[in-house]
Amino acid sequence: MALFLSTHDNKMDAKGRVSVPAPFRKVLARADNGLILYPSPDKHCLIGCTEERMEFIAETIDQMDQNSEEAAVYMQLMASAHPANIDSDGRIMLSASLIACAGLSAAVTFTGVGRDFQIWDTAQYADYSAQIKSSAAFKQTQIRMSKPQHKEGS
Amino acid sequence: MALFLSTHDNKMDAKGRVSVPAPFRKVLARADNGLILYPSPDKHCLIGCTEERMEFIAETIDQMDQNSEEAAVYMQLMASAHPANIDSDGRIMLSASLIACAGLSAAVTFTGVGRDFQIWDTAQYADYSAQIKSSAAFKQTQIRMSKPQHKEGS
DNA sequence: CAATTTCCCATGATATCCCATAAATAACCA
DNA sequence: TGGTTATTTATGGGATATCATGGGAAATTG
Repeated sequence: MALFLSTHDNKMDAKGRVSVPAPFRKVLARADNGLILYPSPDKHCLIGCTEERMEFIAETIDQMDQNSEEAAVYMQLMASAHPANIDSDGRIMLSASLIACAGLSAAVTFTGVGRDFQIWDTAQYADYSAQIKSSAAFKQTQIRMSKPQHKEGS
Repeated sequence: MALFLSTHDNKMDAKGRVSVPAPFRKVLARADNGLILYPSPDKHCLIGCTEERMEFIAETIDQMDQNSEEAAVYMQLMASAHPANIDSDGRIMLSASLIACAGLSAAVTFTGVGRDFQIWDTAQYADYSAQIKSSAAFKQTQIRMSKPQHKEGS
């Protein structure tokens, strides 16, 4: 499984340590174990992804007009990214600035969204996900899922 | 083409373990054995599908603006998906959250619906299927079923 | 030297594996 | 054909491994 899936509630201790959910660690191990964290531009959470994925964003910037506002946005994203070391117990340290960006408390929620995962304050995530699930767009999308229109082979 | 067909009543034990019906296991083995469960949006049941479908959704997300509401909806889908490992006895574990989503009791019904299968509380499924079978739409569809308009081959 | 971070170990909770039993299905043979 | 033996399957119980998390010692940093 190369995808981050499902939702996990973990606790951050007094030192700022949090366990990365074991299934997520296995996905990371399949890449090169390099985990990157950065604040989401639009949501009140952090985004975690592989180093590999950051490389992909760098390539995207390369193909843009370097002076464009769009490129500046992507560059800002790189600038706010923090490499995170997973320790021998499967935990990472969240810096004070990252905790502040996402408004995290001791209860944090890891939520897999495919190629990336998000780190939320548990209470805030409950509100956010309830809002999405109750939207009309969500119900329509579910229906589409059950009838994929086409697939690509390599 | 391997399809999930027929209906099977199984029992969930105190640990939340349930046997996946043997015919369904054979269908999964033909794919890559990756089973994903997620709550149905419109019905009071769980949906089981192959990992392949999650890959399809991940690709869909990649092609979107990551900050759009549309992407958020698909991401919510991934977040509610639970990878289910089939153990050496052919069983899966249903987490407390999945059990709650579908209102499952000890008696659960697996019902194959083609490319997916559904997991229902047995009593609730009896009501649901009786309701569908007695609907006018069902009887009309029966007629059309015998003359499919077109099909795709590989 | 003080503050922080990394590493190591302990522990309770949970999930995974292994075996036993029993029912249902399929296979077999006279 | 009828009756018997093998397999597969569903399910229960118990042992083992994994995981999240807390505390503390060693190492690092400024």
